[in-house]
Amino acid sequence: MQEQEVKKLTMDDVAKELGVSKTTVSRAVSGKGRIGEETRQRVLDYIAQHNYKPNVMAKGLANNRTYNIGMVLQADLLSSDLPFFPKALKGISEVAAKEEYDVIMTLVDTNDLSRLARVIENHKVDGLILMRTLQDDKPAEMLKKSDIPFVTMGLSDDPQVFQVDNDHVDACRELTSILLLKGLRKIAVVSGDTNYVINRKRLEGFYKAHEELGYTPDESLIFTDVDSELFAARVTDTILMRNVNCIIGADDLLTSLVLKKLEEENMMIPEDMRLASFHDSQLLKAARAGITAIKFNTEELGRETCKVLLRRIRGEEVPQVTKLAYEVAMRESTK
Amino acid sequence: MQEQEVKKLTMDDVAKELGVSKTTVSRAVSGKGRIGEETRQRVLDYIAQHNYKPNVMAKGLANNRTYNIGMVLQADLLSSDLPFFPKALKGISEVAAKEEYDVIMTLVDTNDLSRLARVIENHKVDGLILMRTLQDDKPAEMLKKSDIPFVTMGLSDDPQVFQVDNDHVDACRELTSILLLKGLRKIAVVSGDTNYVINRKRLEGFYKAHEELGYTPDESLIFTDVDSELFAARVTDTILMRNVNCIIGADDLLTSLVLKKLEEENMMIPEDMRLASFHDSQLLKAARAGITAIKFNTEELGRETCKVLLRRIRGEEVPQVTKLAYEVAMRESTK
DNA sequence: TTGTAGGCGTTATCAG
DNA sequence: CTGATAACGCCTACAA
Repeated sequence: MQEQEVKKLTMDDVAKELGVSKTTVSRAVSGKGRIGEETRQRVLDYIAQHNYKPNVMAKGLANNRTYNIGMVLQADLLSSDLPFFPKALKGISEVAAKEEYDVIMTLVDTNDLSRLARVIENHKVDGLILMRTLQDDKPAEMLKKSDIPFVTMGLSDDPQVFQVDNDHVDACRELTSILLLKGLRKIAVVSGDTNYVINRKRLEGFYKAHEELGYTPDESLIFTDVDSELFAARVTDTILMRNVNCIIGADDLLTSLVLKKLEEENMMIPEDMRLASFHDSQLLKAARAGITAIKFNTEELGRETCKVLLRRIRGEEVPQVTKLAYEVAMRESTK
Repeated sequence: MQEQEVKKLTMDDVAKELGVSKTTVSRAVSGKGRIGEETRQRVLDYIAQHNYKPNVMAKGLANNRTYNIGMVLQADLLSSDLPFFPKALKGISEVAAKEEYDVIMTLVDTNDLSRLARVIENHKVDGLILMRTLQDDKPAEMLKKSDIPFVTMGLSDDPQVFQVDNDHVDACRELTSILLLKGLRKIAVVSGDTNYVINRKRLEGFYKAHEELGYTPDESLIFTDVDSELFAARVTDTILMRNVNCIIGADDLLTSLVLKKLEEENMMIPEDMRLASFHDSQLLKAARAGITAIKFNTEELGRETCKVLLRRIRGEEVPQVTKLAYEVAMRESTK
């Protein structure tokens, strides 16, 4: 449409063109400081016409800001094919964009925090969001030592950590209660890496439900740290020999693996075995029976977490813990 | 371990402390320019001891660089639950980190490129990667007008666009050939949004295989722009009434939806219907029969794309098109 | 209300 | 081989 812009316009260019000083332009742009309404309009008009945009680098250098926030996640969360991360990103990005912030992704590994260290040392972000909390949370420890504000997506027992998450304890408690009240007493749990706080919280809810209703869970039916298809198949085998009524998969990936094994063994759901899961993603769409699952609005979680972080960056007061809701979707699989 | 660092060390601090000039320190750090070996070591030692890190903002301002690259993706790619994006990110992040680059995520929408526009105007990145190419590629058009180097993950017919991708035409051609040579002649295709070049390329390969072997595909068995579970179910119904031998799902999500419908109809795979897919992700893990699929190494794709982009940023020569390999995984579903 | 001048932390140029 | 000094583009006292 227009001629291509050969050179970026700077504040100085605008000032000279308009015969005013850079200060004046700066004030018009930022809205800070006193400035005549007429001049203000003149500057703003010119800027709009000529498409001037302040240089973020220079702005950042001057007031020590980057207008970036960081998202830190364990690389293995990416390998899992669980849609948690993309959904969360969507929510975060939405809120960040509204405040003119961009999102930098930083991957870490249990043994390698170097990329996170770099982001911090290089001042590449104004604040960080930690996706998922860990029992032994090295990234959080590292951040506590720096002066960069951060918020975790996932609960933490550390009172120094600002955290936002769905209430997984209560979610799993409610799900378990429902199952128990349906008369299902022999419930097996197939859960993942116990270093993730989330998996611990879910188990906590499982126990809590039993306690509240006066039942005693069978510890030998609780399988944790299941981390492969083979392991899941073996666990399912074991479960099948134990006269179990119902299986709770701690996430959709595990549930889908269990489901696969069940189908191989020609078990009918819900007739031969009840099944419940977390997250309700596409991973379970291929199942013939609808699978009962706890639904979390992960986009919403992303949005809320980002809001909390932005408030912290601005130095506003925020609650140390924010718990979000969940929803139980009952389907045929637990009929 | 150490006392907490109250204030960031600047180059000036280092210079003063060592009794040399900033220039000298700069040279020691960057390795550019002549400097005495002894001084160099002295500076480097001091820096290591006191953990000095150059300020990226200042560096960026001085040489007009951000040390960030951008990843642009359609928001709907995030909703799809396909693991394409996370895998690609992993590869990109790996290469970028090696070169001290960080990755900024930018989401766009067919009707809303504002976030991309902001990233460009604000100089937040030194280059961009476009995830997936579109038939009507607004983001690419926008970038061509700017002077920021960019590379697409996905092929494009635009000779001005630097592109990296697996050879989808050939992959689908090979898959189709194999199926045809197995004697399957009535093959249906269930494909997604034709605005994505990738879906067109796959169809292209499908036709090519028929042509090469002298068969004529049944156009009425080709369903494009299938974008919902309901639509997929309807299409599958139609296919079932048409005496079809085999269905090719254009991605794992569509295949899983087709599969679900097939199972609901009690169709046995491969006895009653053969099925083949693309990508081989966890989405199909729940299927009882292993599903034949084309496998792409998406992490590798991410790495290669990022390498090409970094070369472009450095102003090096790069091929305009880079095609990567694929692999056919034959499973029971097409026996 | 507006302008001047100095600073943010680096790199690059040009002397010495 | 090393050191002033001027950019880079914006912000902000402090002056006028």
